[in-house]
Amino acid sequence: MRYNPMAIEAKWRERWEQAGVGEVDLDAAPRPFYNLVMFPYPSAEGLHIGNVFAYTGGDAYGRYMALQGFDVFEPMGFDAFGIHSENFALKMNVHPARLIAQNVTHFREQLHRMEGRFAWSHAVDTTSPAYYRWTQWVFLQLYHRGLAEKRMAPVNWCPSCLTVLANEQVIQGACERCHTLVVTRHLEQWFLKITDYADRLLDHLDDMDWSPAIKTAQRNWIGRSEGLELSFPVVGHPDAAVAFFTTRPDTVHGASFVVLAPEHPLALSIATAAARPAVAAYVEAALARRDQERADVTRAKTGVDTGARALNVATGREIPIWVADYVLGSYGTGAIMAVPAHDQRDFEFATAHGLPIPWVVEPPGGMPASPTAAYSGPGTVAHSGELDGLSSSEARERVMDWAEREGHGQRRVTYRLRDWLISRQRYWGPPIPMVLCPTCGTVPVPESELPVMLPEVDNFRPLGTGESPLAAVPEFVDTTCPRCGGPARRETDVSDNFLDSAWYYLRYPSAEQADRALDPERIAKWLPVHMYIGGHEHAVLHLLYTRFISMALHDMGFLPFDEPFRVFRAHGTMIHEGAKMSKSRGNVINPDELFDRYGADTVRTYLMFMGPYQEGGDFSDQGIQGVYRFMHRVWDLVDGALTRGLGDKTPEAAERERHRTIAKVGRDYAALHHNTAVSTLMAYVNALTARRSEVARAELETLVILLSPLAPAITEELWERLGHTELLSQQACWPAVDPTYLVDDEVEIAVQVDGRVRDRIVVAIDGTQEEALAQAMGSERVQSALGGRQPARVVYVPGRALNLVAARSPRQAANE
RNA sequence: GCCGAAGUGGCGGAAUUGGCAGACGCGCGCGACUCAAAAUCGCGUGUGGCAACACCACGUGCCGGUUCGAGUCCGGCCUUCGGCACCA
Repeated sequence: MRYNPMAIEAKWRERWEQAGVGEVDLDAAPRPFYNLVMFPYPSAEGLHIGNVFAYTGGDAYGRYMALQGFDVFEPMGFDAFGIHSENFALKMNVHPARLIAQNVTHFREQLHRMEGRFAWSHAVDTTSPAYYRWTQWVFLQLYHRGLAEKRMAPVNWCPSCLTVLANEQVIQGACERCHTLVVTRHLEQWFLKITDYADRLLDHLDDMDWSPAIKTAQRNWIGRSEGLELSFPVVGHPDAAVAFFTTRPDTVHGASFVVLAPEHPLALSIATAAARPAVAAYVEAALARRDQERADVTRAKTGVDTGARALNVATGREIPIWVADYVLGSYGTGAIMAVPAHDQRDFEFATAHGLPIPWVVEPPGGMPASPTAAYSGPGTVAHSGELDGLSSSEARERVMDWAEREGHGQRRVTYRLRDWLISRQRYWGPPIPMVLCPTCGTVPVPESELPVMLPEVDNFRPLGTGESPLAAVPEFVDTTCPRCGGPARRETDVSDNFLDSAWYYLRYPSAEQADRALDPERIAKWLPVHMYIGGHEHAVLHLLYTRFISMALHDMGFLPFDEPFRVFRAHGTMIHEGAKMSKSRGNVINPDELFDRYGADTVRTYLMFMGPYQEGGDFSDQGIQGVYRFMHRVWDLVDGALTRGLGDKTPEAAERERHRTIAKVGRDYAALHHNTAVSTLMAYVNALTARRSEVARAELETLVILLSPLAPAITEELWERLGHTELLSQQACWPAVDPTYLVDDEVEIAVQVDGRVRDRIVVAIDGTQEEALAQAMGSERVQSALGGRQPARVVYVPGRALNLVAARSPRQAANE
């Protein structure tokens, strides 16, 4: 019979569904293993080849763990709220709820088609009230804990999406969704206080088993720095002082001016009457400037002198106070002491505005004659009174001690990380469950009244006024205060899409329970997640928020752990024709066509065979024929053996190879090295095919089981044909490895003369150097390479190599 | 500019702790089958020296080092990709 992937895959998709393959009894399972892959945003285009790549890798791992005897829980869901979905709905002019329902249906079909072993009975959809009720519940818990607060803030506003964005959603000054340049607006917004957890989020990274690149990205994003917060009094303003943060207290004697950010509250109030108009004009212009422009490092450093002076408490000298927009209002205190000799930015500013550049740290190589740039490395302190001669690090401590003793400042840690802004002036998200009462102020909606339903409205277009479209829906807005019963307004903003996904993995195990967010017993049994797989692009967004939410819920007593994922592995990105796949580029690969032509087994195996899973790569269908041929060979091998009759005797060498293959393929799956698992299986099939008339049952069954994580349907079919009535994907076990087969009695080793391979000999694995040497000396090739010389030195590495050194090495020659 | 990852045949990529570079596959060439083609099967395929074999030399981005021995370790560069970017 000929291999027919369409018929086989259709047959087994149905059988698996009937048998509930992938479903787990969450309460009874003895060996829980939570295998998680990042859930998709169900776009209208459907699953693309990159999703199939990502999910196949995770699924093959899950299937391998199931064969190892674990009860693998591999849930799937849909991250369907958010601006992305809404923008598409706006473009199509169809209500997002309807579009999303269609997309989800399509995604489910494709996820079935790709043979994912998913626990569908626990699927979640973040747009379902049964889910977002609990998203709102999470928000309320954070609020009660003091981790959610509303405050005025300068925020990133996208003029195209007509909403605010979190810092993490602004890429190089532009909106990550639509690439429109972001502008600054002042609005009252809800924040989640992730900065309270900055230290913990950072410290845990050291011990976490996560892809190193992700850990580095998170460290950089949190951006912890230690230093001194110091104050300089403002001359002539007895009540005013400028506080600033510095990581280089050792350079304080070199602070020759102070710079305030345009947002700084003192900027206008301390300016002299003469300077005030110029300062006011500068501040206004700077604040109106787009962030993109302001963030441009190559731009000339502009600024204006306030005419006011500050007292450098270290030198006792009065120094000018400037306002300049290269100082950020949102970091530290929004002001700096400028040390132009030792900070490149200050150097450029001082040069441009003719300010003095006093050197106070001498580089190890001595002072440059005519410096053209700042020196920011460590060195020896100079021109700094009693600090002279100290190293930078000694002086640093000295100055901090002194500042604290004298009351000029204190040691402080600052972070680059900002609080998480979650308000969105949009329609397609969960309403933030708060009520604004003229009498009681901001009042949380009682948990018993959740969910605050997102109303069905005709016009879901953003208003662009700084308010959500919900503000135009009186039935939604007008409510009563839960506290005093008087008339009140609902909060009309919805929450950030990332809040939906920051806790979805907690919901899966309890997904079917309507009366509570989390089932504590299942949480205790199944979490933290054993393996989490997802893309690099979520290194600092989703993955950091998720960790924060876990820590907060842990601190409130809802979770027995505070890190959600024991192991995280980033899969690579699939590109095509050298570029990220996108509709506009027209380089999107549709998996459906490949499924139709080759079947899902071939597509899955080929995607994994293309290269290392954790690196991704350029998709090309160049080699898929090779994998398709491989599937045929597997089929023909088993089919042929069943037709002809199985062999009953397996040669020793074949048995050796079988055990070796089991061990190697198992190691590969466990390490997500799926590409080398495929190669090894191909080599095994080649070996079995070479002796196809005599292959035994154990050999074929080994092959079938080992291949099943990648190609579930063909292997299930062959398993059945081999006479099994139970399902391979539900009942089968990974074959045992007998370690005695992994070591050979004899091994072929290389014989080198002066480090170059001249011959190969077969020696006993536990043989001595003398035996090996004797055998090697008997080789003509070795003798000819030696050319009559005797080996001066012999290096024998058992099982690997024998090196006969006849020539003097260059070093020996040099020593003589 | 800073951080991270990676540079191996025509191509995708293999290679325990430093120990036979190029597994496996694609492509290509030759052959078998066929009226012919496709499919399939067999053989070959790093580069150079040779028409070919034997054999020899060279060969893992570049330069240098450590070592009996380096794709792998160390120092210095170059290139590509990804992330961050006036964070004091």
